[in-house]
Amino acid sequence: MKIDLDKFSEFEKKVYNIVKKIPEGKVATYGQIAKILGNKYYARAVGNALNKNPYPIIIPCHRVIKSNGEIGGFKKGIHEKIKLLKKENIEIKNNKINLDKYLVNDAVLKINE
DNA sequence: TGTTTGACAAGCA
DNA sequence: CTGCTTGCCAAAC
Repeated sequence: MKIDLDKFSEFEKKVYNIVKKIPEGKVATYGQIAKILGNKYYARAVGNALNKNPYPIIIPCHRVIKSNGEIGGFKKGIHEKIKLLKKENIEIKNNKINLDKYLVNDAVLKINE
């Protein structure tokens, strides 16, 4: 299924494109994505973009978490996000994820097609 | 057009 | 470890 990228701002397009590259069973942090966009301070803006995410399933925004390993938020509810993560065999202890294990490599997200 | 908002991050007490 | 403060940004008001 294709996404109408035209209806989004350039910034949002970039964010969605990167998030779509996060492989199953892996996660990325808002800050990590922000850096790839060029500046770590984009973190908040990234969260904002995902909050307005029109296709929460197509764009795996549940794989985007906070830099300290906490889950963060989710449009459809934090619980739903946790459920999706567990489905991908990602362990969650005390509402936290082991970044050393599940954090995706930056290089993977930088590849654009 | 100026201000507020928010799914963040890092530093400090 | 918990809680508060400051810095920054794109969008929505």
